[in-house]
Amino acid sequence: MTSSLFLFNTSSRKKELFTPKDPERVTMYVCGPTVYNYIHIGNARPAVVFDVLFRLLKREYGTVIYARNITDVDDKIIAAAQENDESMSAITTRFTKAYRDDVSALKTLAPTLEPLATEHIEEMIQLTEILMNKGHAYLAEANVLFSVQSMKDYGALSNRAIEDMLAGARVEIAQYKKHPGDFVLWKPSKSGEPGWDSPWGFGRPGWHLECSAMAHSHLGQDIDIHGGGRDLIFPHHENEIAQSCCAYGGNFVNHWMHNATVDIDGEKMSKSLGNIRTVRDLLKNYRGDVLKLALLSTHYRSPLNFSTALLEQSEKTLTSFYNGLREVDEIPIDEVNIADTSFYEALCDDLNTPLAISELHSMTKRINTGSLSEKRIAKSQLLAAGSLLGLLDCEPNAWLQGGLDLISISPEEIDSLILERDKAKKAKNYARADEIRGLLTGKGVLLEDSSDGTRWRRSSD
RNA sequence: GGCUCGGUGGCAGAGUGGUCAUGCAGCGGAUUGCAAAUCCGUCUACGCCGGUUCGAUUCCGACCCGAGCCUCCA
Repeated sequence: MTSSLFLFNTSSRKKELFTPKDPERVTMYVCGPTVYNYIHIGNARPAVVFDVLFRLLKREYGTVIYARNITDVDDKIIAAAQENDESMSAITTRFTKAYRDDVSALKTLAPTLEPLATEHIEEMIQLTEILMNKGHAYLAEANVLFSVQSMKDYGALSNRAIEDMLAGARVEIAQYKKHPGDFVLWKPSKSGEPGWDSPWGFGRPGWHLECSAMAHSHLGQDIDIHGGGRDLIFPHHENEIAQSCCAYGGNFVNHWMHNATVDIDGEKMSKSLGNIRTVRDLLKNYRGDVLKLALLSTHYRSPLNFSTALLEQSEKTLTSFYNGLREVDEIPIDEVNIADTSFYEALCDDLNTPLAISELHSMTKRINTGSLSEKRIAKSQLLAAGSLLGLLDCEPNAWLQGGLDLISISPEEIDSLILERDKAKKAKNYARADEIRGLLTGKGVLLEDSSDGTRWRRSSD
C-alpha cells in the first residue's frame, strides 16, 4: 500500500490514479478468446499483461474479481463446426481446454471467473429487452439492432463521430439498418444453426452482447477495469458501452485498458493476415516462462515485434537470473516488502514491465556482487518480484538443466562422464578432459568447474 | 478520407529539459589447466527542419517514414 497505482485510461488518453469503486472488492473484466482455434502469441498478450495486473491488484487490494469470458457462440465457430462436421459445442469444448492449457503454460493465474456466453443467454435476452423497452433497439427483419443514434455519446471511447462512420465504411451495409453503424444484438438462426428461443424468434446473440450481460451479472455496475486488445476499442468496446450504459445507466467502466498488438515484421499478427505463431507451437521450442518474459519485455501499450531473437534473448535473461539464484541456493530468504522497491514502483507506473525487468537485473547483480547480507536481501527481493510477475518459480538447477528435451543424453550418462573427466583432470590428462567437455558440448551440455566440483547445465544454443 | 499511436546506439528497450537506463551482442581486462559462470572497464543514440530556452532526444510547429482502428480480430 505504499505506492499509488497509475494506469493509462483509453477513455481519457491519460495516466490516471487508479481508484477502485470499492477497495475491498476490485473488479476487472478482460475480453477472452473466441474458441474455434488455437490461440496465437498475440492473443496471449492480454492474458499475460492482465495477469500481471491481476497479481498487482491482489497485492494492493486483496480481493480482486477478475472475469475473463469465453466466447463460445459465434459465426466463426459455427463455420468451423460445419467445416469439420462436428457440433459447435464439440469445437468450443476442445478449444476452451486448449486455451486454458496454453495460458496456464504461460504462468498466468486462472481468473476468478470464466463465464461462458452460452451460459448467459437468458441475461442477454433480458438486456436486449431492456434496450428495446428504452427505445435504444429496434426489430428489423428478425434482427434486433442497436440504434447508435439513440445514444448521445456513442463513439466517445474511440473518439469518432457517428456522422463520420459512413465515410470509411468498407463493408456493404444491410438495407434494414436505420444507420450504418447500428449493430446486431440478436440475430435469427437458420435451421441447423445453433440458437435459442427468444421474444424475437429462434436465434443467437450478437458478438458484443455477451460482455455487457456477463460483466453486469458477475461484476455489477460500474466495474473498475475493462481490458482487452487495442483492436477491440472499436467496435467491440464502443458497443459494449452503448449497450451497458443505455440499459443499466452508469459509466459501465471506470478504467479502460488496451494492449497493443504483437507484430511480425512490423505488421500485426492476425488470423486474416496468416502470419500467426500459435502458442502451442512456440511451446514446443520455448518454455512458457520464456514466452511470458518476451511478452513483458515491451510496454503493453507499444507494439511488440515478435521474433526468434526476442525469444532467445528472453531465454538468456531468465538463465542469467537463475544463474544468480543458483549461486545463493543455500541462502535462506526473508519476508520482504516488495512495495518498497523500484521494481514495484515501475509496475505501479502503468505496468512498466520493461523497467521492472531492468530492476530484476539489478537485483541479480546484487546477488552476484553483494555481501552475504546483501545477497540475502537481493535474493529475497528477486524471488518476490518474480512471483509478482509469475516468473522465477523454478528450482535454479531444474531450470538450468531442464526444460525441453534438447539434450540427447541422460543425466546418468552426464554424471558418469563428469566423473571420468574429474579423474582425467586429477591425472593431468587434459586432453581427455577436454575431449569429454567437447563431447558433452556437442550434446547441448555445458560443464562448469568450480571449487565445489563440476556441475552442468543445458547450453543455451 | 476520419481518428489514434510511434520513429532512441548493431539488436531489444526504458526514460528525461542540463552527469548514468537496462539487457544482448562487440571490444579490452580479471578469473580459469582450458572453458563456463561471474566481475571490472569500454564503443555505437535519440527520423528531418525550424522555434522556445542559458541549454532539447525530452516542449511547440512543419515535414518525412511506419503502424493501428474505421470489416472478423487480442
